[in-house]
Amino acid sequence: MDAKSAEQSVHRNASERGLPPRERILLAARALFARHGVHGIGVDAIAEAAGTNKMTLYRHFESKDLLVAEYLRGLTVETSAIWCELETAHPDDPLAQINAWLCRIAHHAEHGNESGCALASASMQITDPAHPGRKVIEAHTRQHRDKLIQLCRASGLAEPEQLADQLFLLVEGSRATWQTVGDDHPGAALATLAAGIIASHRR
Amino acid sequence: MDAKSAEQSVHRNASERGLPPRERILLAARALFARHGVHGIGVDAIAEAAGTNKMTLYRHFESKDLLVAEYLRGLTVETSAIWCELETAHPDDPLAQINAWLCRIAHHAEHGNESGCALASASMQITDPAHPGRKVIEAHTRQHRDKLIQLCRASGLAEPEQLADQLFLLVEGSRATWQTVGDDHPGAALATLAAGIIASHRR
DNA sequence: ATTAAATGTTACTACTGGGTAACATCGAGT
DNA sequence: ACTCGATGTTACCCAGTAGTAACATTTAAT
Repeated sequence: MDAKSAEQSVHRNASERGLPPRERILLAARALFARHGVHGIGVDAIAEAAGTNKMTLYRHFESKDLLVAEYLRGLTVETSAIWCELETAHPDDPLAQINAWLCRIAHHAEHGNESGCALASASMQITDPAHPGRKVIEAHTRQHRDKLIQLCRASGLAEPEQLADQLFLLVEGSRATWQTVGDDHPGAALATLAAGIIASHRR
Repeated sequence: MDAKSAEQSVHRNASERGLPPRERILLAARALFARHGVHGIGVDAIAEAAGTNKMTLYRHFESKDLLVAEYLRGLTVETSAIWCELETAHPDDPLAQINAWLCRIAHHAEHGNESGCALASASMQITDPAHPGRKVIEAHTRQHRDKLIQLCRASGLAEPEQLADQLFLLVEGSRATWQTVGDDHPGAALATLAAGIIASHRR
């Protein structure tokens, strides 16, 4: 009980009290889904962490599955925003965008919070093919791979499609193994490993 | 009901009736955990699929969590057996072992059944750090990576540790994205992608 | 045949979790 | 002041699930 109430107050701080309940619920869901998994937390705990109750939650979201889908959608738009940010930071330099993206993933992974990791995690937790979150994940995954292919093509490196898939799987693999192994996990050197692959595609 | 009884009979066929109940339960658990996820199926359904009941299940396994751990342990010994098999098939040829392993993964992934995939999947479904299956997964993951590093070192390729981690993440990534994308998933070309990386490590 | 161990059967407890109904309360706008 | 919409509160229902108790049944060993 002590731990629960403490965590609750933490999340209540995190969900700035000025926000409307829907946003607070999404913030709480984001934190709790990421920490405990999509199946590891109940709507009651989410509502409580958001400083509200189950009824208002169900007035804003038809079901828990749709709340999960909305949570996943939020993660996808966040990663899309990161790509846009990288594009403006390194205009007309696709290789720099890729490198910055890799560094960002490695850095964020060190701190444990990485939206792509949460997406990959949820993707393997949702076993039901009819879950509304599945199409969100699938669409994002496809779009993400296409983005990588496009950047690799524009970078002028050799065999861009193959390079894109290699980087894609490398990153997904690091996300998957992130929580299984400890500090010496292979994902820590993600940037180095990716750099090696990229270098091998230099003409 | 029809679907359920049909599935039940299928699994009852799969669990050869001559086997002792413990083995039948493990077989059923293997099938159902892989299909529905560790949290997506109950002990009752497993016992029924094994042609027995919940009581005998609990006479052989202390709890569901320990049954899950035993299921995971079975997956790990299976993958270890595969490595042994590859070693005898290609003695004193570590590179051939690695290649055969990659082909095997790609081939098994086509048919949907791959023990490593089930391990990776379960790893992301078990969010509780105290779950008895966690240490099984962690031990296996470490051992698996060590095996890869050892083989890469023995293969005489350049930067063997880096190559091992690249291949490791590549495979884990393909396992993670296996169920998210369809037929044109990047994991289908896993062997090709890995071959490219291996080639880039040729001296 | 008898015994003992393993297994089957039924029924039950306790708990969790998704989802809803009814009513109370508050807050802003008229 | 009044109203109406959004929110809070409480109390439920229902289904599923982990786990157990008690007793019946089979099976094999002696």
